[in-house]
Parts: sequence; C-alpha cells; structure tokens
Amino acid sequence: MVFTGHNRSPTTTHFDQPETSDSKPIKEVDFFTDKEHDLSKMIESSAPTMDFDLNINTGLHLLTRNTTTDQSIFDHDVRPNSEQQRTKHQLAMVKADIERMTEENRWLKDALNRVMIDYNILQMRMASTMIHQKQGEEHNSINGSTMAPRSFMDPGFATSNTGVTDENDGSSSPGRSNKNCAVDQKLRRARVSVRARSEASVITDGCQWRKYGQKISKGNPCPRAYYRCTMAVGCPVKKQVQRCIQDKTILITTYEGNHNHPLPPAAMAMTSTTSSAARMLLSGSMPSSDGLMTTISASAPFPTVTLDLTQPPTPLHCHRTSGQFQLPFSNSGLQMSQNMQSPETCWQPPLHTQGTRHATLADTVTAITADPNFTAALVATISSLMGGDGHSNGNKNGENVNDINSNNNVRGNNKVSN
DNA sequence: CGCTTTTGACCTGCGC
DNA sequence: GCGCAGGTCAAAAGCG
Repeated sequence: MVFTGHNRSPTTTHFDQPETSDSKPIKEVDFFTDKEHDLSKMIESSAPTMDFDLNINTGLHLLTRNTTTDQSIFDHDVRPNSEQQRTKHQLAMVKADIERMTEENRWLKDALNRVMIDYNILQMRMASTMIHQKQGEEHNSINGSTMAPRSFMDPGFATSNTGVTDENDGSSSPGRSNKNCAVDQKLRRARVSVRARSEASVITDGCQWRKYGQKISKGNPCPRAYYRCTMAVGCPVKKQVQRCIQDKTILITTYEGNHNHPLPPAAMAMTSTTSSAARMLLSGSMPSSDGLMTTISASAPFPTVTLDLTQPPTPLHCHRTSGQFQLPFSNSGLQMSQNMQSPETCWQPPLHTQGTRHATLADTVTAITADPNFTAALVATISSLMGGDGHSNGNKNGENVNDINSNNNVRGNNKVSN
C-alpha cells in the first residue's frame, strides 16, 4: 500500500487547496502535506518582494505622511471659491495616504511574520538537535549499543508484546537487566499527549480516525472523545481528545499505541516530532533506570510525554513535571507566555519583543501564530526536514513502519464534526 | 446503502 | 465486596 499524501478526503480542508480557503471559515486545516517546503514557500511567496530591512519603520506611519498633504491642509493661498474643491482634494489626499500606509503596514506585517517564522524554525532546530544528541548519549550509556534509539511508540515497543522486534531487543541485549525490562513494559503503555490551541474538535495529523466513544470525565465538563485509527484493519492506535478545563481553547490529544501499517508522508512528519518527544522521555533527563522508573510512575499509570504547542519557548529547556515532559519546541515562541508550567497560561508576547512591539503588530502576530495547526505544521515540517531522522519512522523498508504517535489528524473519511 | 457518529449500557480496574 | 471512574461496546441515528 502506498500513501502519497494526496489521498485525502474531500471533506477535509487542506492548506494547499485554495478553492476552499477563501470560501468559508476554516475549522480544520491539514498542514501536513508531503511537500515539507510548501509551508515556508507559501509564506515566502505571500510576503512582499521587498527585502526585510531592520531599519524598517515599525508601524509609526503617521509620521511618514506626505508633507505636501499637510501643507495643503494649511495652505492659506487657496482661492475662496474653491473651498469645496479644496476639501475634496484634502480628503482624497488623506485617503491616498491611508491606503498607502495600509499597504505599507501590510508589508511590514509580512516581514515581521517572516522573521518570526525564521526565529521559530531556528529554535526548533536547536531543540531537535539537542534531543538527538541526548538520545544518542542515552543509548550509548544504557544499552551499550550503537543501535539507533527506538521510540516507545515504535512498532513492537509500545504495544506489541509479541512483536519480533520487541522480543529480540529484550533477549539480545546483553546488558539489559530485568529492571530495564520492567521499564520497557511500562513504556509499552506510554502515551504522547499533544496540547494545541484549536477551535476545531480535533487536530489534523495525517491519519484516519473513527470515533468510538465519548465520556464526560470527572473534573472536566468537556467531554473526552475516543478515536481509533482506521487506516488499517486492526491498527491498535487510539487517541483521546479533550479540551483543557482551564483553557477551553486548548485541545489535548493523547495518543496510545503503534500503527501496524505504513503511514502517509503527512503523518510521518508529525510522527517524527512526537517520536522525538517520546525519545526524550528515555533520554537525558533520566540519568538512570531508577530515575526513569521514578519519573514514569510519579503521577500517572502510564508514562506520558506532553508536547505542549501552547507553551512559551524557553529555548533549549526541557521541562519535566511529575512524569511529564514539556518540549520546548512547541510553538516555540509563536504563542508565548512566561508562565510555562501553568496550564491556564494565556498568550503573551515573546519576551524579546516586549516593549518594542506595536499593538497592531501584536494583533497580527497573534492572529497568525495562534493557529495550532500552523504551529504543529511548523514543528512537523522542521522535524522532518532535519530529521530525516526517520529513525523510527521511516518506512525505509517499505513496511513495518509504525511508529508513532503520529496521530492527530483527522482526515479522510473520518468525519469529525466540529 | 454503507460508513460514521451518537449515546446509553456494560466492562474493568482501583481504592476504600 | 462495593462504589466510582475510565474505557469500550453496540444499536440506533445521521449523513452523503
């Protein structure tokens, strides 16, 4: 079975389908196209051709008005009988000025957006690099092998107790202790949770899902929806979707299990990102297997990695809180707040831009970056660009690619009502 | 008509 | 053993 990334249901709105983008409000957008560069290209192409200039006027365009206009307003040499004409003329001039300033503002906004995107891309690259470094160190020290690290969401690692790969690993690793095997057992139930701001009922991740249940959980009036992957018969991957009680604009998607089928490129991108998150659980922050156990069992029945796409950037810091990790590359700076750990965080401007940004610019940046799909797309795109790393994902052998947690996406026939 | 969603019932695990 | 909460099942309804 070959996935081309274009095998999408007509019911899903895609970013690369302009015919739907301007006709009605987009509730769900699939950014995970198979062309990872499309997003940046699109952004670039949408920006004005002017080169971004650091000396650019930051929006205080009221000072850049045509001085002749001002002069005309106070021109006392106008003929008395042309009072109306003069007023008309002034109006026209003011109108022209406004239009010109509007256009200039638009250009500036575009330029700012490009800079923001570049900034976030760099941040994500750094974070991803750190993750890969850590995972490499961890595997060298714990497994004593050079084998590529395997995400617990990889096939046979997360859910399969009979998988060949899993058994091989358990028995063929000479230095593996029973304790580590116990850890693996725990990790098999590991989950990846993705927090993102979205008005849609689900976030797009490239896979097909079918809803099989919904429950009101205690302490949260928002119902929790249960989905199952329907891309292949018997695929064990499930996901739960629930809104955050503190901030209902935040959608929490939790993935569990491994796909038993090849993934489309769109899902692979997300997979790469979430796999990195999963690996993080096994890497650096846990100096020993004991530490690993303690962390995992701290507060939840299953170890959970949280990809918080709503959190601020704090670059290069990986936060671990009671058994959960929060990776920094979330939307890295796109939606920022200083209160990293609090779920009820509200949007705040990036620290490095505070004090210099204009209210109007803030609005613009907010509007653009508030879209979790955009954020997720950035993460996935960068991840897949860098990674190539497909260690886990990769369907390099054509089959048996599972991995991930890639899930989040509702597409295809999967009609998820908003 | 086939597939998906909805939703109440049922199952299971856990704490007391 | 009991009750609670989370998770799943499955029949009915909805939709294209």
